[in-house]
Amino acid sequence: MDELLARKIPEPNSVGAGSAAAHAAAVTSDGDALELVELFFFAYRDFVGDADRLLENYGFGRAHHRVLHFVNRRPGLTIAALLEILRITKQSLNRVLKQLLEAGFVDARAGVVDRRQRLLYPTPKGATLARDLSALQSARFLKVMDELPPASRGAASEFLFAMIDSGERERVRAHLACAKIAGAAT
Amino acid sequence: MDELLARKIPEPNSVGAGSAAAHAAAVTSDGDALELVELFFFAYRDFVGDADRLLENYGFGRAHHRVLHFVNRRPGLTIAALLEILRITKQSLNRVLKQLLEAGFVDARAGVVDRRQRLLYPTPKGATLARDLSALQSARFLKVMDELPPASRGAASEFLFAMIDSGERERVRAHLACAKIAGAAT
DNA sequence: AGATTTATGTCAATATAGTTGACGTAAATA
DNA sequence: TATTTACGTCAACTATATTGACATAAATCT
Repeated sequence: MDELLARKIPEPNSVGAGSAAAHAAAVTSDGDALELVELFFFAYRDFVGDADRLLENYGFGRAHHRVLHFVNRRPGLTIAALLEILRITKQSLNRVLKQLLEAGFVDARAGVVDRRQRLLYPTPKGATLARDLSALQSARFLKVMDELPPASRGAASEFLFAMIDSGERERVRAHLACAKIAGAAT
Repeated sequence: MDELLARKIPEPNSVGAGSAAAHAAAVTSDGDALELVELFFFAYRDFVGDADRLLENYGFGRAHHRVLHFVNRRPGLTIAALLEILRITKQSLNRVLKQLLEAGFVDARAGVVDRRQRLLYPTPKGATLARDLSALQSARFLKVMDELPPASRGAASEFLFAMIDSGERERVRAHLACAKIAGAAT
């Protein structure tokens, strides 16, 4: 750990990532792209770390988190839609979903229009946990927005959206629209 | 999958993520933070997906990728420094590192100043694979920068850096500085 | 010089999260 | 009626991580 800190540290009081802030206007060089790759790695690691610690108290892992999150965001979600979002197999989903159902964090009702479907809803307990988890992660974003110069704030969602495969963006946009409608009904 | 696309889709030709672009100036509401959480999830999923597909050809996984990446970025890295970066146990590292050593992608030499240390270097083959993998991920960033309005480009690294735990930022900054020095020597 | 600490390796058992493949069932649909 | 669809389930396997215990050689302290 000392080894990692032993070299010269540029701009120690700046918020920018080393040299990246210096060329803010033109992030196009190979070295800069490599830095972004690593920053993305570290940022994501810390981002999920918050939730991981809370989940430990419930004996749940990241897989449970993802399921609970999307069920809470889109109450009435079907198994098929959930599989589409998570991009895992039904066998893999089934294991964690079963645990969430048995532990009373998620509820499944037969579809009204198509009774083969199982519509997934968070229970009150599930909604509470989902909100606590989201609060942790939202808090990180809100703090970041606070630290960032106002001009950079709006860029975050544009940036993240642009990072998504272009073929996936419509789907993601549709998901966000669904979640927004569901959220408005609350 | 149709289910996901069945609802109304706002601003279908915009690059912005649904409503997020509209309030670009003030991303502070709960709903917006939730959208960022999900965008981060989807963006990271696609980001690592590129490399995953290439790694399959070599019988390697993400764990190998991370090791190879950091060894290539910081040739001469010690085991301890690598463990610090990856935040995994030595047992876990050892398994994938052994495979990389045996397959001839990484080389370990005894430290000169401290002969207990094993200094890790990429072999030519390892450096090539590392470069191919980085090229994929860098390409995504470069494409993103191209799609984004110029004013938003510099914000990406600031944003990602701010997303890192504040207690980790010094370490990350130091790592980037080390990598930069190593890169300059190339 | 001898004792201790450090850097690393290794064996073993376990957990989590994913996979493929095969098969079953009830409900919708052609 | 036949077929397809939405979902569940059993089984075996892989990848990646964990904890705990123990081993070794080199550096360092006293």
